[in-house]
Amino acid sequence: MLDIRLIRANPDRYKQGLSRKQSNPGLIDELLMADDAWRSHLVEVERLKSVRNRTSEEISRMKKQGQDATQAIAEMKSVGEQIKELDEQVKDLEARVHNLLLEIPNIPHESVPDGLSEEENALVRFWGDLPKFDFAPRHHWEIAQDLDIVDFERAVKITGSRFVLYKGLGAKLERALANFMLDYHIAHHGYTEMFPAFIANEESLIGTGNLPKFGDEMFKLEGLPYYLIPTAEVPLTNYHRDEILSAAQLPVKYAGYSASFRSEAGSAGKDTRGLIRVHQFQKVELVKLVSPETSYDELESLVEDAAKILEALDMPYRVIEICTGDLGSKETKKYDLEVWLPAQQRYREISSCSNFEDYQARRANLRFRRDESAKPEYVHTLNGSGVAVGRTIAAILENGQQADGSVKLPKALIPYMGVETLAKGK
RNA sequence: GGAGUGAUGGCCGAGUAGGUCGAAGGCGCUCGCCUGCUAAGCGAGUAUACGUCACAAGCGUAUCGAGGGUUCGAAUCCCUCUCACUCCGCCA
Repeated sequence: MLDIRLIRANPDRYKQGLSRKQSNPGLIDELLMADDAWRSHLVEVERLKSVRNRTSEEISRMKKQGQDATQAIAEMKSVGEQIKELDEQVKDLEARVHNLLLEIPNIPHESVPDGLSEEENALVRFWGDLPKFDFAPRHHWEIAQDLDIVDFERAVKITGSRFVLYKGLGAKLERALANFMLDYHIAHHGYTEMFPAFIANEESLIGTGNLPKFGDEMFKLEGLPYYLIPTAEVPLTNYHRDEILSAAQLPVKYAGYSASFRSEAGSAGKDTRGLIRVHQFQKVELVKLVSPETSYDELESLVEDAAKILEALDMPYRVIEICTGDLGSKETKKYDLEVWLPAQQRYREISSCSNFEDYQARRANLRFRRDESAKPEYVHTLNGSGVAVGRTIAAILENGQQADGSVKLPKALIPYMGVETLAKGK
């Protein structure tokens, strides 16, 4: 949610921001019109209420003195009716303004490169050497099936398409990666481990910006105002919703492992095989609440925190900066980490790190005080995957595959796995 | 699932025959005074949001879980809902 006062003061800045993002700048005019109407109605109804308050006091006084107040009471009755009518209009207009504010996207930071689509995302850097194979590298789903560590068919039987079931060392690998990533962030990056519920209520989803616009991207629980979380960003960011933190607490840094549920509406036909795009996947999510002036530095370090996982696993990756046209609705600036998948001969997103500035904080009423007597200010929120476990498994299988069909595991995982390779029949 | 109790300001806690109640009192906090130090004591102050406006002062409006109703007027009366807690049942 943007700051209505700032929009009033400088509408053009916001229109330009929305235009850069390939979003509709007309929303700003729509908002300002509704806001204008709301304010003028509010002034009028408050004037009437003021009259009523004063007269009611007067009536009280008259009655105590035994005077006749019939006339004043009659007058106030009609004023009361006017107030009731106007109040309703004010309420409607207010809701309209509020709803528009909830739907208007965040605007890009000035440093974000302009661009129309993902084609124009900017390459920041590469890391690692691409593996060389003296055979045609196979896709991760082929390797996984061959090793019998992921069962795609039976997962479909049990649930449906785009669900997977990890088995044997595959299941252990999933668990090992979660432990490894959490241990790493806690030991080296100063995050506090969190394990949230995988279901969140509507307030929380509004807080992070998933509602009201993106309800169809989530699974809703029938008959309940609850959703399966699309990411642990939701519970971790909402953890301090409606709270005022002290400056000394900042930056707050949480690392949470959870399942993430995506309806994948609109992605029919894309990545229909393997582990890349499924309805439920696990990841470790990093969330930071920081003071505003530090948020862009914190974004850089967030990217580094996520990248260190891939480096520790020796997975080649690149960092790209998302251009204005490819930015999501909520973020002001975003970097993606993309891991190399040899069979596809391309990099695939494995982490997405964003700064939201106060867009989520305003929705979630998430504030801090610089000192005891200072007025509360909104924090800036950031989050990034650190990283997605399923896609990491895909990367490990493809990058570590050997000619004999086995997979060499990254050194860092060996203590967690108890074996050095994944081989048939184990 | 059944039965019950409750929801007031940062915290505790008054306040129901509706009328200066934004709300007593206490604690906490801030500033000042006093005081070998500390503690105690004394004095003053201490909610938030929105609108108007210069995001100043001032003024106005709203807020006693939420929403609605009755009334000239509601923390106080009526209705609906939510949440918390307790006991019972069930259960990992």
